[in-house]
Amino acid sequence: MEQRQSYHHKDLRKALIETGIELVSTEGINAFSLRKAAAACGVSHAAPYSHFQNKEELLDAMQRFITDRFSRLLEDTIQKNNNPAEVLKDMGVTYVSFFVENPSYFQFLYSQSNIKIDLSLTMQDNENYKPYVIYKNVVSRLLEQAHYPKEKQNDIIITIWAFIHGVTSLATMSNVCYDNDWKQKVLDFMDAFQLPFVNQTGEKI
Amino acid sequence: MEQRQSYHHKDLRKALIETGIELVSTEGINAFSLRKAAAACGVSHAAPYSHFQNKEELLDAMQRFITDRFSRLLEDTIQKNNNPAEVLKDMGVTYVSFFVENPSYFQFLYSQSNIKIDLSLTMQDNENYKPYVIYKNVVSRLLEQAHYPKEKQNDIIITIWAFIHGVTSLATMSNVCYDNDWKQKVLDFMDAFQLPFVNQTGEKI
DNA sequence: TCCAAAACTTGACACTGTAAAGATTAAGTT
DNA sequence: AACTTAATCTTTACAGTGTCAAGTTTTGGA
Repeated sequence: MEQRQSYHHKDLRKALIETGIELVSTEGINAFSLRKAAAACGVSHAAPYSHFQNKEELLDAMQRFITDRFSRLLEDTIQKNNNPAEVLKDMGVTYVSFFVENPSYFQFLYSQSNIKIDLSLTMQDNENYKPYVIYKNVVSRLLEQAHYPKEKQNDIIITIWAFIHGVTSLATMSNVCYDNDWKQKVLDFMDAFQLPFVNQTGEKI
Repeated sequence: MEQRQSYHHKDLRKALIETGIELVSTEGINAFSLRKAAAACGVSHAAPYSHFQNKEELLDAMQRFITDRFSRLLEDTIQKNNNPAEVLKDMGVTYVSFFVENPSYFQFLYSQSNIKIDLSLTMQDNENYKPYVIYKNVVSRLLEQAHYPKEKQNDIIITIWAFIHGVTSLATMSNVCYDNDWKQKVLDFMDAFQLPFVNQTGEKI
């Protein structure tokens, strides 16, 4: 498709990742192919093999690219808000919004992927799915401040994560109709699920 | 693969559906192909086209097959239990269990599928995803008995469904580690999410 | 008995991922 | 500046895929 003057495409690796993501978000994961991505970069069908061992490796790189963008969004959300009760709600909204705005990313990230998510108590932050680590650290701090029982902390963390994940899953399925706002649903849940959060001055809210 | 004596395979349609599901559950959705399914039924590669217009139609039929089995499980769960508070918990456990026991079904049903789920207030029961209809009717009845505010009913129904769906999604991802029991997580949630359910005699529980 | 419809086979086509072998270029060494 | 080497890209090839068209076999009525 695209023309190029030099024999060497300056940064084919990056171009393939971005073109690939573009393909996935416009036509869906099933329409994605190595050859289409190569053609869209104006390069022969075997050129990607100079940068990726196989199709899966390109898909992995695309996932990492999206995950990084997602992680940055979550970190921005935290930085913009230091009210403990609000920050959790905002993260939930950010989570849902990101995937609602890019519906094909959800399926792409969570069902065809090699991302590792460790929810166990003994998890190590390194090597784990970064968005989860970011989220977990925020909620852990909140629970700690509220003197929430240590042995119940991980359960509540997973419960909220599972709910947000579930809402997002439903919200991004093209064949699910719902006449209200998904973001509002997240906020309602946070309220209903009476969390023992405290504000900066130490009082419960 | 399989031999057959007569030119006509007695019930190729059904055989393709069952073989297909077998293929999906052992090798995953990506390893599934029309030609493999045909070969496994001992039939030429184009034979499926006598029963299905294309690959998608066979996949649809496979989904319907699984959905029916899932619906029957949910209905059994309801029938075996008429304690209002318990039946909801049991349905949640049935939901998670079904997909944990058949991990590839979850992705197959919810991310590559044509099933329509209508969560809106104005939904019609017919033509809608049957497991959701079954679930919704049970919870509706419970909320009605508890005189739960009408305008909030649909929200709570979706919230619980989203949570169960989210837990199942995480539980069926092969790359998610969690050192506790997913079924227990569902039960914990139901308790924490103080639902205004009543037993048969009318008192809250 | 015969005939039309249904079920299945064969052969072909375009598209896919991937491997091997060759061509072109960039970058460094002498 | 010339040469070498490694990186990048192309070409060619092959097996597997979904799908179609045309032909073959069987079934089930008229």
